Amino acid sequence: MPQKVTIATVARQAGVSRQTVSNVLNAPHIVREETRQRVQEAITTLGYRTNQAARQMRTGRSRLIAVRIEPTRDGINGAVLDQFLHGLSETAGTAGYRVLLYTAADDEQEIREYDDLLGAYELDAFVLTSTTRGDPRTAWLADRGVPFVTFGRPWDDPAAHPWVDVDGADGTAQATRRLLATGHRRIGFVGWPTGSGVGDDRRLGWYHTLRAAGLDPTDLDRHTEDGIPQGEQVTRELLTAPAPPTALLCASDSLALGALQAVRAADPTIPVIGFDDTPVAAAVGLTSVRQPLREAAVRCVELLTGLLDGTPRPNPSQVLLKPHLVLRQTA
Amino acid sequence: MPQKVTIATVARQAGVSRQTVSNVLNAPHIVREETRQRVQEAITTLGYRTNQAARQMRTGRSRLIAVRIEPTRDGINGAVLDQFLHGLSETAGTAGYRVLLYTAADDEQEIREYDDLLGAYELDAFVLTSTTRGDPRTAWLADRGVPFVTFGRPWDDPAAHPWVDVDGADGTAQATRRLLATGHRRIGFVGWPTGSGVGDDRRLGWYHTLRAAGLDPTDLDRHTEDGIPQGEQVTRELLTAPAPPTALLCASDSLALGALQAVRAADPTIPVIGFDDTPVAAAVGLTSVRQPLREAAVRCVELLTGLLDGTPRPNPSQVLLKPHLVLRQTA
DNA sequence: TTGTATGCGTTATCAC
DNA sequence: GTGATAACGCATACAA
Repeated sequence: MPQKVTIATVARQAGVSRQTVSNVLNAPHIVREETRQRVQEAITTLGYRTNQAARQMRTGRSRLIAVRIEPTRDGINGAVLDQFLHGLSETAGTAGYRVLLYTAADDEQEIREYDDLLGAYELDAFVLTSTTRGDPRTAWLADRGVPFVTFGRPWDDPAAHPWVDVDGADGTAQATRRLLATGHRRIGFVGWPTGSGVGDDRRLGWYHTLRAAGLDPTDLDRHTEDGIPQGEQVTRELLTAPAPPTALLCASDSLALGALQAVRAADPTIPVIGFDDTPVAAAVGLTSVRQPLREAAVRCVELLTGLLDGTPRPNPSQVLLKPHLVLRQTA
Repeated sequence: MPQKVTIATVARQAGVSRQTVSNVLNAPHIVREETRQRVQEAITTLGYRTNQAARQMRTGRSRLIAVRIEPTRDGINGAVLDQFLHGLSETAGTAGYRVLLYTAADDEQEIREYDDLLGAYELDAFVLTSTTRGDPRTAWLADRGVPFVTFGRPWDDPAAHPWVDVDGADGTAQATRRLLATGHRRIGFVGWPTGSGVGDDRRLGWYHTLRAAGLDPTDLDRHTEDGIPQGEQVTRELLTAPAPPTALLCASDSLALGALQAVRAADPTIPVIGFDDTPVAAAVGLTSVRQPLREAAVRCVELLTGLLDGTPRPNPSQVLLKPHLVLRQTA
């Protein structure tokens, strides 16, 4: 068991004062090259590591980033968060930060967690996911000047704060173009009820692409809550309508899975495309739109470190990433 | 912006010394009830929170638990870790601990992370997942007396360290009994190659149950790497053998999904049961064995706090949980 | 029971 | 360019 090695140990070993060691670590440029090297050597031979707690006490910064881990909803989308978290943790690590997890059942509880995390651990920043219109959490954080980034746009005001998001409209546009290219003209959309920023965005990509192609898809637009049975139900209705679609685009893999079941019962040749490219999609051969989750995580960290370290922030503070279509058997 | 409220602020407000406040927090029993109440009141009205960094500096303990987030393998099993993480974070929170994430590509890198985490952040404990035979990580931690718990048994020596695990053999036994009860006698097993503790365990539950029923299933046992195509391939072989099985049990949902495809092509009435009850299983209606992940997480935290706080440790330090069969369309 | 003094490892301020 | 000194907020040994 090696003795605890502090800055004093290093100083003694290198024959300098503690402050000089500190300078080597925090402001290398103001220290003479020769001295710097000697200190560096001592640091590595002794295996010195700066004690975060002590540093934090002095600087008031913990080098910790908090992110909420959600209670796996319908399970299908759980893997999305998983990949994002992994990317976040890895990228943060290389930037000298660590990721702390927290849980909360609702917004109010989450805000109480912010308070606690900030008060007790002096967290440096937060990463929020699943943002909604008029999100109380972003307001709370902004009020207090706490640095944060959201994965998901603030739909009410795009410039409200730094964010990273994936261009859902572009994703559905890609999917729609693919279906158009394979000869389809009546392309249905199974989406969420109006009002959710994400859902509206995805619907718009489909709508605008068809309009631009001179088509009016209004009668092929459907709204339902997320879920496999819901997707199946709505699709069945769509397929038994007077003028049914010849292809389907869905706002999520869950809906697409349901659609797939309805389609198989009616006409298995009808293509179906989902959204999110969850493991389930890969497993059943569902063509789907994939979000660049890893890159999203990387950009979140970039934005955050920009805010925290004052490094020339990667302007702009809003990052919109393009998804891409993963072709499989169903389209 | 409220001024920083320290133990001194509270002491002044309550008209006592700082020490008394500290006592109220760390040893309430030695303080007079009346005083205690007055101090408590001051604490709540001021919104005092003990500064973790300062406490850590003094006690050498961070109240932080580290857990590795893995790079979503084939994706299907990602949701498993997800649920476990959520449970872990939540339970740890109520016990006054927080969960810190870290990543590592291999064992060697992971051990280097331990070193760093311990040196810089003075982590209190680790939760390891995906343990293997002769795991170098557990050896490293044990050597240094670092508290840790594994989710997964140490297959070489069950008493080596505290662990929580799910009884895989019991899971496959339940599944096998179910198939026996519905009249099947030739029940095939699609499992992993021999040598992995988890895989062998799951196979054994199937084998022993059939033996106990007076059957010899040796010719229906297959070994292959995990994956959907592998499952399909092996199942196809199994079904075209001279005496094919009338039902199938698989070591994972991935394998089961592959098996399902082979079965559908041959004889759709053949039941298939998977393992892990991943979201994919729920989506496609696959009967599967579910692990109590939430409870596993809770028990991990219990074991850990027992180690850390010296609370009467929930003897024994080894916890084996029972999974249960989730019946769906495929069996 | 309560108060006083001290140190944990760092960094910031200021002399040298 | 380098070194001494103070302070961050808390917990503990010890004295009152």
